[in-house]
Amino acid sequence: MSGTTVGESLHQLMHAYKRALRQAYAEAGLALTVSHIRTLKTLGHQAPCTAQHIAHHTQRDKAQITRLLRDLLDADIIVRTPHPDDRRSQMLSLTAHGQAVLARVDTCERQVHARLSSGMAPADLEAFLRLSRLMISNLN
Amino acid sequence: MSGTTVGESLHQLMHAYKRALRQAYAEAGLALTVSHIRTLKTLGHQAPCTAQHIAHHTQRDKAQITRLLRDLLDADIIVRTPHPDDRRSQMLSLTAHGQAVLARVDTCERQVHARLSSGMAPADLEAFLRLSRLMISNLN
DNA sequence: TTAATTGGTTGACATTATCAACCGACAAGG
DNA sequence: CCTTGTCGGTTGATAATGTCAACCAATTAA
Repeated sequence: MSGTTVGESLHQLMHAYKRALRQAYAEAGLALTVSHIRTLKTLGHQAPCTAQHIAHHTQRDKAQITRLLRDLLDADIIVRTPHPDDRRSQMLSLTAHGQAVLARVDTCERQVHARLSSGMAPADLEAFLRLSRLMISNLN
Repeated sequence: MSGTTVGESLHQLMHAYKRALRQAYAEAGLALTVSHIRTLKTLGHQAPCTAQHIAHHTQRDKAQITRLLRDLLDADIIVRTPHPDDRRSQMLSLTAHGQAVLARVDTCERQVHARLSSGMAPADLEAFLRLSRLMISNLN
């Protein structure tokens, strides 16, 4: 495992991380995919905002965002209200149920995060974040 | 972009990284997916080895490995030779063509890697790798 | 007022991951 | 030997995720 490159490490870390998330969500009885929850979390931080905004913030295809949002709407987790100034656009926000789900999600994530970062100093985590952001911006 | 968590950063970094790879492969005229190439690269380092070994090394499902290897076989990139001691098992290695493809792949990866790590000191890269490995083992 | 752009939706498809069932070969205990 | 379990590999089915293009209605710019 020590001869791995940056690329291979990234693949494996992502894989392990997503599996840990899925597992934690399943154990908590949350019937949502990682993508759905990622969208929900973004909305939790950014609401009220538009679909466009979420697509941009998470750097994902707007088509996919549309579909994810439809599921969240169907599950009564979010609501749409018309944008006051632009009839094309719709403001998204969480329902009370959505807030509750998000709270449970946060608990899961904290657990996973604790596991992920065990044995790491806060400075290490900060360094990791800094380097990640640098690489992201290098690639964009 | 600065209020992102570890999770969100990982998602974005992975996304950007894979897109950069895909783009580089496409520009170099390599008609292979990231998964295929990841398999090929592993084989480049580990050959001769078995499918099992690749699955374990990359931490992926052996079913998927089977399918990826089939494509690489069809493309005359790898060959199978029977394992001397175990008739269930097959040793995998690169063909001459495979070696050539791998060389082109390496060129692409070096470019992407250079872009990814621009502005990063070698110590930064090393730190990133170390932390990544730590997190991977924390999650496994 | 026309033309270009934008927010959002839909369809089609490729890539990647997951899980279970299965086959032939092997290994160990009786 | 047998039988039972395990192992390497294959196949099928399906879910999750990503990508791309076409499209509509609303908006903005020329």
